[in-house]
Amino acid sequence: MESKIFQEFLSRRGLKLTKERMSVLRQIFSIHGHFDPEHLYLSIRDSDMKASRASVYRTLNLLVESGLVERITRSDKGNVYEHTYGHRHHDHMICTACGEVIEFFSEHLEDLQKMICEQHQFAGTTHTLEIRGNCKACQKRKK
Amino acid sequence: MESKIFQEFLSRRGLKLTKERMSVLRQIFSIHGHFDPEHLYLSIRDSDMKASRASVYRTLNLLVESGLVERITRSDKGNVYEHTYGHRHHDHMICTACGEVIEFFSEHLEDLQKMICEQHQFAGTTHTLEIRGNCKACQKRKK
DNA sequence: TCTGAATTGCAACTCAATCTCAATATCAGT
DNA sequence: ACTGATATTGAGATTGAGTTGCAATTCAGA
Ligand SMILES: [Mn+2]
Ligand SMILES: [Mn+2]
Ligand SMILES: [Zn+2]
Ligand SMILES: [Zn+2]
Repeated sequence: MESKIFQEFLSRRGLKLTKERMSVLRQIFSIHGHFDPEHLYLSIRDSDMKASRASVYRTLNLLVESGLVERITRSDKGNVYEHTYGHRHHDHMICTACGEVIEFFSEHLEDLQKMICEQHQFAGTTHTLEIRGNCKACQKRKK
Repeated sequence: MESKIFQEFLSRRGLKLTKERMSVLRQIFSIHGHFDPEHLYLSIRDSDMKASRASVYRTLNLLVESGLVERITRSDKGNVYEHTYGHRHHDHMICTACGEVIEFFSEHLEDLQKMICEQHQFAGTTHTLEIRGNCKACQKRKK
């Protein structure tokens, strides 16, 4: 599972799976859904497995590099992440009125992107598709 | 053209098209391609049409709201923009090795996104699709 | 020309994220 | 178990893009 993968990723770079890194990994994979670094840090601080803010940020970057975690959004107010291991890839719709996030997946969309990459002889590895607009509830509320 | 549109956008909000705002608008539409706020500011400072850094940022936000300019990317090192008026909408592939940006457009992709929005009863207005990977040149260089 | 609202530039401020660095932990070789 | 080389940590300092407060200035309309 995820700690094994992280372990291997780290040793391949001459790094160690310390208890602080383990804390971050654990916490992230216990969270259902999206999270930001500050809340992640606070939830770790308030648990029994401690890690400093610096270590949380450092580990988060390592996890992104390892592919276990993805950065979903970068906003003025900071970044939002989610763990991807164990989840099917998906993209996001974000309501600019209430902030709601809708997750969606389309095989067709993925295939199409692959084709477009081929056309441009581009070796795509990851992508982020973010559709902004208004959710159903906010559409009604505006009328 | 663009100044007319901006003009109308501003007056609709009780704002004025001042010479500082005009400077920013002019400079942006004289740039071919992507730009960041700091370079925009510097190029304005070094031209004959002056505007402070604060005004540049403030105007940039107004231009985004008006739809004449889009924010393409938000990175650690700051945001990147491009003007959209006069250009067909397109998305971006970004080479994580050399930073090259490839612009592309697919009618099919756009249609598909519309369909997906409908399925989720989401009123999409804008989207950002960013495909990361390696450009042709960097693929060769790595071998 | 008078008046109120909008605008400007500067500097102070915000705040997520990174960095510095001394203390500490880890591990391989002896 | 001792030793040196390397990796890691946490606390606080620092960075830097972007925002904001505010006094002076511009502007449009009466
Ligand atoms: Mn998600
Ligand atoms: Mn572009
Ligand atoms: Zn909403
Ligand atoms: Zn490249």
